[in-house]
Amino acid sequence: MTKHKDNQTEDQILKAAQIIFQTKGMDGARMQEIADKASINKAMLHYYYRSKQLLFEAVFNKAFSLLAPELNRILNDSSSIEEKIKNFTDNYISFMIKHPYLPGFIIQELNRNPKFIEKLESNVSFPDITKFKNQVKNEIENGTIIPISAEQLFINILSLNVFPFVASPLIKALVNVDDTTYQTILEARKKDVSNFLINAIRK
Amino acid sequence: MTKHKDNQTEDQILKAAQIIFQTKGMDGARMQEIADKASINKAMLHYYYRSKQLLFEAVFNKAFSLLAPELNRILNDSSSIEEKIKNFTDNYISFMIKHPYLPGFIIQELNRNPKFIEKLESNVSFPDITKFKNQVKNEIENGTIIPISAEQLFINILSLNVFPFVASPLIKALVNVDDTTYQTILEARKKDVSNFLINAIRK
DNA sequence: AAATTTGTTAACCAAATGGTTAAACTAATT
DNA sequence: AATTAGTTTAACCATTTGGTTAACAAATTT
Repeated sequence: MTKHKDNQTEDQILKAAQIIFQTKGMDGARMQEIADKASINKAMLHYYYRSKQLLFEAVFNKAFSLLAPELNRILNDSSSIEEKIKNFTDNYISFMIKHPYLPGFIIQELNRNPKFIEKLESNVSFPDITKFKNQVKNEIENGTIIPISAEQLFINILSLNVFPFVASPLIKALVNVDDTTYQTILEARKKDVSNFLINAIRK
Repeated sequence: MTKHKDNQTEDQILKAAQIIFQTKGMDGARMQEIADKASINKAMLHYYYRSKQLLFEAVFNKAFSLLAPELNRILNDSSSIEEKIKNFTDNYISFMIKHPYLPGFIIQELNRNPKFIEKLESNVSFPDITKFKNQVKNEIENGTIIPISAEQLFINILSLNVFPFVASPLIKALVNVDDTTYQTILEARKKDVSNFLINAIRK
């Protein structure tokens, strides 16, 4: 039908770019290295994505739209705070074990270029914590959980879930464990973190 | 006495390099930009520090040796876990409000080059959590705190304290607050985080 | 099957970048 | 005043790097 070959080249490029950008960042990534990893000529990168910047944005947006909707889904479903914490923790840690470079990549690049945030915020599926805030308020009134600022609770949930992936080399060194042991620790956090959180807010 | 001028040039360079490296990272930093910020000729960078790599290492080591000893001090003093949490949280959040780029810089660069860790570990003041681990074990036996893995607790403490600085642009966007409000939130965390932690582990 | 469009490559280019050099400058020592 | 050693600068250099070009190959259309 179309004159395009199947878009396998484009995909190869995107996959290679993902790996390189996510491990080395925008500044550390080299177009030649991406081309090599994709086993194609460097000119193809520009043929399909015009510039390093645009290729980077394709990778970044794909990464973000992988993380955001699920966060949004959990924030806006009808379950209790306790259920939300369990779901979020289990889901997100599982997800990040599969994609360990994603959160660090996103955070690093947002630090580097805060303007990116504005683009993201206008995105349809950008997470919205309004419902979560109301819920916290209600559960505090009902006496289900202790009084706590919804924002602080949200930051705490995020911190406990994400930081161990963002800072893994540092934590590994501080806790003095090898890779395999650290994997076990992360695995255990699927349950440990939600228990910890629930313990912290339950009356 | 000597023919050396006072070492103010060297200091100017290091200060400028700190700012540039900590905001842009090793890969994003430009020697010319550092020279400009230090108001000196680019050749001086090499005269005093030989190479970008060595200048970077000077900055990195200084940054790390600013963070590490205090962590080590708190880990090894004689106070209870609860006291440690209070001290650590208050101290570290205060410190990071003054140096908001430090933790992200260190984490990012350790991710970029995991070999750095080995150098750091052999450093005299590299934090050691042995005593902390024993203490947790004892307090669990005494029934002061709930059963919890010392490693997980340590990771939780670190996450809650450090992540809000590492990921500030992301969190600001998610929680939907401006800079000033975020500062207030961070300020409040000096107390909030230790209350949260203590609540989570107290029987 | 001729013409046209799309996909791919090797060679090339200009700008940026880390690093060097040789000369000039400064200030203390002889 | 001359010497000497450390400091600073402008100009320069080689390499890297993102990006382009022109020719070629492979589909698609007519």
